[in-house]
Amino acid sequence: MPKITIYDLAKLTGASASTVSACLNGTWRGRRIKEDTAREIQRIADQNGYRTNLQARGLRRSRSGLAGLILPIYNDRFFSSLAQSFDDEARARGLCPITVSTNRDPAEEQQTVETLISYAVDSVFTAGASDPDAISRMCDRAGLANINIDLPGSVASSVISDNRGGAAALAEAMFDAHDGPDAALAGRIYLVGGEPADFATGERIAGFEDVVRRRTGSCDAAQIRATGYDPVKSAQEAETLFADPDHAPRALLVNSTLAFEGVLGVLAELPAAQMQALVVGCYDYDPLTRYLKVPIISVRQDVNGLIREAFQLLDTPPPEPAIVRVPPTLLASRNGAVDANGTQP
Amino acid sequence: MPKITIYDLAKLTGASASTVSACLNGTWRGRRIKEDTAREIQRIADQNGYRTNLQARGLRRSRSGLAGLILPIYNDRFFSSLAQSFDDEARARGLCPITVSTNRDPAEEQQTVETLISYAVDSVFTAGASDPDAISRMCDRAGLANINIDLPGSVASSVISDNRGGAAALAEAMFDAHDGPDAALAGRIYLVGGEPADFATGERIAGFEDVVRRRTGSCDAAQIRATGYDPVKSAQEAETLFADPDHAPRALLVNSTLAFEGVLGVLAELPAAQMQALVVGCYDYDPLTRYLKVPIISVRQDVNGLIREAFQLLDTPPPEPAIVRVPPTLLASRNGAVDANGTQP
DNA sequence: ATGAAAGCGCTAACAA
DNA sequence: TTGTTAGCGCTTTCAT
Repeated sequence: MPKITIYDLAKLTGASASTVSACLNGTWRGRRIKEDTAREIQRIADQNGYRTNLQARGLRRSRSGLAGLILPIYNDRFFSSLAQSFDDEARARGLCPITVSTNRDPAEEQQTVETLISYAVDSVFTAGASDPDAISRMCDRAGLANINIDLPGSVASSVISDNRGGAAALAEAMFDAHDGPDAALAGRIYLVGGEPADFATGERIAGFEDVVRRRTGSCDAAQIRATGYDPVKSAQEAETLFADPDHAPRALLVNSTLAFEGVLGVLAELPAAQMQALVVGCYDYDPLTRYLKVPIISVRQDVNGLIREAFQLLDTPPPEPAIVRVPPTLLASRNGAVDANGTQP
Repeated sequence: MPKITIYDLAKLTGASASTVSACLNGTWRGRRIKEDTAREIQRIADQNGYRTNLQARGLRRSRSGLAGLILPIYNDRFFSSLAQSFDDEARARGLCPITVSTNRDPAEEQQTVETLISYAVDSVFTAGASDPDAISRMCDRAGLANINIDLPGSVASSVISDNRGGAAALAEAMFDAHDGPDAALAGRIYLVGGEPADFATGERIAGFEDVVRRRTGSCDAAQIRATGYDPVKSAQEAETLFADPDHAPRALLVNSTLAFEGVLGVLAELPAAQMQALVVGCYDYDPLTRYLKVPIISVRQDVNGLIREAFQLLDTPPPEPAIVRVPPTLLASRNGAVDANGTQP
């Protein structure tokens, strides 16, 4: 089945290929082609099931109409929402979204960007990369627009959640939910999960420490257990923590829903009394947390806001790389301490 | 920054453009180019940061190296796992995965396929479409390989979960978990959520009915409440069911994690005694269900298996459209009736 | 108001 | 063993 081209259409309509092209890509008004001609050609094109070859167009125009999104993984509440939102927004703009995951692997990231460049994507959105600036530089060299999401870069503009503020608000809420004096949480409130090298995690740790220091007087390094996102790893970490009766957690801030999955397994095995007294927070939102046996206080990132601002940054690029902050929302579990409708931290 | 092409490389190396091309795309052995020449050219290419323009290559070869996956949504446990698995598998094969979501909207599906065709993707995988055969026909006309995932088509080959078997196994497990005679569930076991027009849902309903009929003697139409995937809708549906004291559910099979999110809100408000006696099943797996207040029996689909078989079908296309079945796994919540490691239905 | 022609960067016959 | 050449399907001056 030979695909139909503008030349076929030219023959069919008696017009020239360039006229057909113009009529079909919207530039015909500018070329002062008669409206009748345009309509007629479009009609015949439709009739024959003509479809522009976007590779040819892309080659010629040296842009593809593709918008790329780089993610670490799909199978995570935060990132899958991000992908969803990106997809919707890109489509709304007549772009074709192309999303790829890199497993947080620097080599794969590199490779992925090269691929995107090779396909002449018009823009690259980076959400969760080990070295965003390296990606930005590659994009720069290739003349591609590049925006960082949820991680700041010094080379390209970024839109990020207020991770520090969000974590601080979460920690505050945890202190408030805790039954007893703040001092009881000294050395007994922990942060578990996440990659310290990740900017977002770093900021969350900082926000956590701020609050813990202010409310208990100090925050020991041992209270930060950011040993990755892997559920199994964080489960082990939690296990270790609860195994030591003198330092067992009375409050636990879990960083990411992925780590949360793991930690939850450990919580489920705790004695009822200990469980009862424990305050649990989760940075990132999973709809099921509301119905767990334990009340969970969560921070929910404004995914749509992040994506919206990212495209905004693309539309009107600031003279210098900018960093736009989007505030997240604090949410409590059904029977928790905080307004379930969410309050801005 | 003018991008470097094989012609630049030809000048730089003193070879011809076609030699350069061959050295860079792997066909050089077939063209009996000296190994030294090949190495040298590759070195110079690397040195100059050369990157093949995949649009040009695609135009020439009339294939792009892109593999498309059509999903209804990203933000769902099943589909995000599917996307993840697809991404990994496609990359492993040197293809560039391009995933798009269509919101189960026929028009958007149509539009999406057209876009994919226009970009000359080499293959289209359809997971969750309202009219898979229409998509297959479009692909056929454009000469694209097309595989259906989790829904059967008559035009293209399909790989599907054993939805009927899975739902039957789930229903059986629910009867077994129920405290009391099967007869107590007559008219009191319901299926909630899903789109009856969806093939998968249809099959699950059939499997459910099989078991309910066998164990209670009958299955009324009122016991099937497949009113879509929207959490809000399914919550309303559940609400209605529980509001009627004479027919309030004693067992509830929820179809999809998305619908489950909604139903859970209603369950959380039930009186403790009623909750205690209720048996809940969920078709599709969410890691957090294990830790809910209610024990949940789940069916987990073999996402990797589905994707693996789909690519297999692509590699060795059967003479006639085939349907490959991949069995799902039955999983119990932590304190449920079924082996938590999963048993094959 | 429209057509002719060149060329985007690459590959694949066909020559040599 | 390598070079020459002719496109892939489209856009875009430049002519008319």
